[in-house]
Amino acid sequence: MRPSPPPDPPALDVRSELASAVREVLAAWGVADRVEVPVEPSARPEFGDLSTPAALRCAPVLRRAPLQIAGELREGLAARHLPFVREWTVSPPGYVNCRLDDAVWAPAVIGQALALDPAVPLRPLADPAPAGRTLVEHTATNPNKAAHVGHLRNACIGDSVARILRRAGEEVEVQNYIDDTGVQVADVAVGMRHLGLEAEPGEPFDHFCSRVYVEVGRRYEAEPSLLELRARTLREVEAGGNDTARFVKDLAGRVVDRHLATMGRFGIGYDLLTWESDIIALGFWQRAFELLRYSGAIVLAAGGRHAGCWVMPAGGETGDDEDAKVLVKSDGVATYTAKDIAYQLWKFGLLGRDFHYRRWHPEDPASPATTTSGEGTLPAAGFGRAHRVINVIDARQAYPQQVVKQGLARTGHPDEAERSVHLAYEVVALSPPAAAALGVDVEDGKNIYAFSGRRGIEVRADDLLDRAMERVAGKAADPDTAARLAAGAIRYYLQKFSLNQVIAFDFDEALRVSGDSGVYLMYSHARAAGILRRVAPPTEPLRVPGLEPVERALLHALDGYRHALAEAGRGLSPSTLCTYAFGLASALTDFYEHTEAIVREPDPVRRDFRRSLVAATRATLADCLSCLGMAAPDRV
RNA sequence: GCCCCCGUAGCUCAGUGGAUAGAGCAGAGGUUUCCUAAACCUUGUGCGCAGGUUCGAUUCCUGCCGGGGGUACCA
Repeated sequence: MRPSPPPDPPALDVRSELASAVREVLAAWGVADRVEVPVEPSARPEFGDLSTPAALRCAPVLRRAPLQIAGELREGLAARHLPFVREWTVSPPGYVNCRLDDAVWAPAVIGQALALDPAVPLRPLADPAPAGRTLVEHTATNPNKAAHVGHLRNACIGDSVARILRRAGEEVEVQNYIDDTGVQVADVAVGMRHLGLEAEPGEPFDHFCSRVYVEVGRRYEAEPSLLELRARTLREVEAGGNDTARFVKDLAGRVVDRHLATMGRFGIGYDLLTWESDIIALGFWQRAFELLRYSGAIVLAAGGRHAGCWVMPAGGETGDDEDAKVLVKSDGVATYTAKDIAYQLWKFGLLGRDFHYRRWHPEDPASPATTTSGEGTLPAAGFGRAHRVINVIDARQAYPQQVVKQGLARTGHPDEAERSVHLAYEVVALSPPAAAALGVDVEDGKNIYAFSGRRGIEVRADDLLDRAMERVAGKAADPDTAARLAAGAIRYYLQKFSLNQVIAFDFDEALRVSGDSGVYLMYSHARAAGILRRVAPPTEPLRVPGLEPVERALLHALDGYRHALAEAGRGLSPSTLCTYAFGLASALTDFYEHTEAIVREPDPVRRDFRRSLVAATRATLADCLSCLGMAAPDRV
């Protein structure tokens, strides 16, 4: 007869339950709606397992001493007889702490981790369900050159934000916007058609384009008359229906294919490719122009430096304004920002028009991506129509993004403007050693050196990944594992900084395989998986032995997962989850290093408990890594 | 000039209106008959400066200093 599996432990989110209990006491005091009630792991084990500073927060409202309030809060909580709490204490300056009943708490935490299911949304019990669809735009790399690590930071942030929100149960649609009618792609077209540059044998197309882009920049400086070629190219692209427009569209498409391949190596993909040329061809801008014009959001500047341009006044007033943003140039051509307003209106379903759609590579079943099109073959698939829009765009574009948001507000959609988020992140620049390695003169002693695609000063995403693969190849089990470790290492490096921190890119840091690195996280997962391979799973319901401090710490780390995920989602902050993941991996390592090997554990209760603890950690780490777009390998 | 971001240990960065501010790296020393050493242990008088709000400020406000970015008929 086969042993029956252990029964499911009770679903119990201890922190949320505790927060509810505190809130109830505060409600009885009539202050619940005026005080935030955080419940957090105790700062030090001697205080207890969980603590709340609720009494401290009440002090200003109740105008009484925090410690006294804490005593009354403790009484109120103790009277509720929560089954998972063994003891309540108060400590200065006014914390209320509790010690949990391990026999109830530990199985609940482990049970929840083992029950993690990607198909079941994960969020704290107290958090409300999401309101509607969220549209995330990210990557949006100009299709005229190879993607560098700055573009990769954008894509990693956007992809992880999408993953984090999806994990919490939100409906998320990811779009990659292709600026195929801009100056940058026009420059490369000029280079290819008029300067006679040729790709080298075996050179990837986007790398070739990068080279052309640099060379064209040099030629413009030497022969300013060439700039007329650029202007003519732009006009023809804007008009459409001519050889130049077709040439540029084809050029952009081939570069986009390279970008998709590069991002694919990092596990990054898109639901929809949106093309600026389609926004033009389908009259999106004309429609947006009407909306803006008739709502008075834009005006035709009669004089001043913007004479003859349609502008959005900076202050919201009409009339000439030197700080106004030009949306239609005096030659009648719409600026990038203007088309972005049209796109943004469409994203919320406010434009009254839609794209056509088709498969991006209809001949390739393995490539299911959808693209907008001027003359599509797919039925309208319900893209856009978002409740919330998140645009992942670097911080330098804060001003034009503000104009886009104003475009919504001033056409009568203040709520949508409110739900239109510019997720700004600071740029990736070069640390002095990295800059020197790329041939930049660093004699001036600056802290950071800017990338410059125009001058060829950049670190290409593909090249960095290749280097990372070389770095791990010697120790990795096989090439596939090496590729996953390398991609994960780079993703972690680009995600772990908070968004408003400039990354001074450094090769040693990006390729690090030890310490606070992606490789360490993936290695920790593999280590847990290795233990699970060597120890038979339990056959009895979980029983809890006396807990070691490292076990208690690991349980707390596990218990924090859904809260870390929720916080990362609220703050649209992958770095928050990175910090959590490193803490969890470190807690596992601490447990691993400071307890006896489970394979040799003679006591079946303790062996089963510890194996379950490792299994719970492996499951949580895997879930967390997946939200960060990183692999969770069973072996490295 | 105006606006935004940053300033925490030698370096790179977390962090929070509260309980003794944490990691990684670099340096020094140590750990392997033991589930993966891509690991662990030991070693540290740091919140730019000055005011203000507060019972309590590294966290919030103001001013200053230093660094980066924006302020295009580029994106």
